[in-house]
Amino acid sequence: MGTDSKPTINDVARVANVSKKTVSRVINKSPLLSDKTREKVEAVIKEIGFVPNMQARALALRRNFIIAAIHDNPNAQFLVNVQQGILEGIADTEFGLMVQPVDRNSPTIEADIRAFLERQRPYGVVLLPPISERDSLAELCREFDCRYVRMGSVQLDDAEHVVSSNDREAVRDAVTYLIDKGHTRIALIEGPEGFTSPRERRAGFEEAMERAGLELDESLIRPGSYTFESGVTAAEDLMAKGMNATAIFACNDEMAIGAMIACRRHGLRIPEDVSIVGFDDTPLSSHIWPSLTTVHWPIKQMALSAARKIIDPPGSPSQQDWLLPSTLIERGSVVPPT
Amino acid sequence: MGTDSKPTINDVARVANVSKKTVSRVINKSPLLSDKTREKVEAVIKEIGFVPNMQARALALRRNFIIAAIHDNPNAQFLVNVQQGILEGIADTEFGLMVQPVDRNSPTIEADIRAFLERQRPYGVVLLPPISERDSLAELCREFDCRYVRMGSVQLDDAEHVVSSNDREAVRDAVTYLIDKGHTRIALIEGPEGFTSPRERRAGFEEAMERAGLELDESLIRPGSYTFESGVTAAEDLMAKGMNATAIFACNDEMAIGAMIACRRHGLRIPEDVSIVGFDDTPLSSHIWPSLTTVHWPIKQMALSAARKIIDPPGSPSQQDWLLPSTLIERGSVVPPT
DNA sequence: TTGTACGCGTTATCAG
DNA sequence: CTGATAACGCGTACAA
Repeated sequence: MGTDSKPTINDVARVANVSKKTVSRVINKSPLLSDKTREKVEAVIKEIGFVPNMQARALALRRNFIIAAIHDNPNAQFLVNVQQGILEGIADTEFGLMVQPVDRNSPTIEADIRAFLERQRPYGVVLLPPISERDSLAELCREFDCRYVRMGSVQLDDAEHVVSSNDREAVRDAVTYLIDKGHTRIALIEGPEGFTSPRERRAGFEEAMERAGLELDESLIRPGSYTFESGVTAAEDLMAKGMNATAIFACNDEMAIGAMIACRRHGLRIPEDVSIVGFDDTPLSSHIWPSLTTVHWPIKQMALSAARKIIDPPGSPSQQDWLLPSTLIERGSVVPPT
Repeated sequence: MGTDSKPTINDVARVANVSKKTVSRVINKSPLLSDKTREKVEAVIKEIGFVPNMQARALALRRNFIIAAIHDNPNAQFLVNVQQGILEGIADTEFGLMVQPVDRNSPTIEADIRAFLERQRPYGVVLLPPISERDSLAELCREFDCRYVRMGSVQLDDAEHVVSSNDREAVRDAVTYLIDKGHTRIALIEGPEGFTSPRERRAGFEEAMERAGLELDESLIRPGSYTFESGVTAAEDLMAKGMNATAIFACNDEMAIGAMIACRRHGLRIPEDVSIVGFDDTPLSSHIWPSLTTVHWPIKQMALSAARKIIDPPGSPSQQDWLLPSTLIERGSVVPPT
């Protein structure tokens, strides 16, 4: 008997005078088990300090007790928020978190992910936007019998495989808020092309304008790439063309702050001369002055929800909720036009 | 024979007509093995597409092929830089990256880490600052026979267990740079108390002043906590007391940017009225205007180096290098005093 | 409801 | 240098 090494399931079985399988049932919370036996075994587990060996379970189950976050997203704040959300979701469980970046443009991306799944065999995978939009990755997970949840801006899979915000409605609300304040000439700084989230955000902008009976002025729309610099560039281009907008909606906070700084550099006061609204609610948005009115993107809650979907058994209530609404945060960067 | 499932070491052994153990030796690059046998086995491995099963290896070796980053650091950019560094270090290997946050103030922190180590059995652990300063955690790793590398601002362990920057010298150089520009009244915004890195940075500040024969003016020194707000507060307090400094050194970029914004709000021009220098070289520091002169902290390289120390065998050259120097980045926030 | 015998895929021991 | 056999610790048919 191991007087030195860690107790195993065999030790528990011997002391409790039951079989290994019974102990295994207790560990795995099998329903068909008499309460008396369960209690007896649990007492022994406590007594001798038995902790199941994860590596052995992983070998037998062909699956590690790990959730992997797979991403191609360079934004640090976003990434950390997602990680925090997942970690909250797996707190007080035996799961751990792995991080696996991928290169969206690599031709070997699928082979890379395949190799990762094959090696680490995570219990489940959280696919972060924008790579989460790629159906082939979800297919890959299914092939490896690995649970997965895709984070996105629209419902891009079955309820149990997706958590999503409602970017379109949220932007519609935000722009409607500007319109209600009296703004009619509203500039838009878009996100990068080819992804769902920027597309949805633009669609929300258009819907708000249309519902208010306002004409869409293409000369007030500028491309962007979700970076600070692209916000600066867009705003400068707007002003170089003699921008007559009284408000700017930027598709994320980084660009909004870039635009804010560009405007100020050109002598425009924020918010007196130009109101600005962003999207994301990054920490910086509340730090700057004036603080940025923005749409809170519940990324951490989405990640938490994703983790729960992965570890909760199929059929649990958590499998049904997939929508985490984004909501407008009113701060200091918006006033009625003068 | 598995016509469907993946080939195992047994299949390789059978086809190559050798024993399991020999195949195992090939996989693990055992030195005592005839080249002929090795080549034969390697050919078979290629032929039938054998990939070693990590879970089985983990069970046998009592150790997962995973490197864990353990941290209590809330700064997103820092965290992501470290993760990127580790991931670069383990690129093209079979290792994966896990992330495990801990609560510095929790009384159960050691028990928590113990439980983590016991469950996931990582191959090695990278301890991030400031928690890396705690010797008890290194002790814990040793107890679990788990490799570890501590990231810090001074050499807080043997060479093979530490990677460090030279914050003190770097700050000394930065402040000397300000002095060389002609500044003599230089304010200091410190980092949080009780940690090595802020202490080293302050020491560097003092050394620079002393070497230049400049008196340390306590009225120009303000506490800070590495946050944007604390930078704002410190600068405002300085100005409220009629600050007569022509330059500010902040112990990190976030506070430097906070100070910059506070100064500007009070009508001071940057850099004409006040020069500012930060520390870290965060992305934002080059995005803002004027761009921030700062000390580049080679955090990503440190993390990469840490990962290599963990996976390289003891005695490798990588085990000896532990110092990654921080260097001054001259940008737009410093000019001679007027 | 519980137990028996075996499988999971690799590494370690020790003899040859 | 190589191989037979026993760990490693847990899960699952199938039987009882």
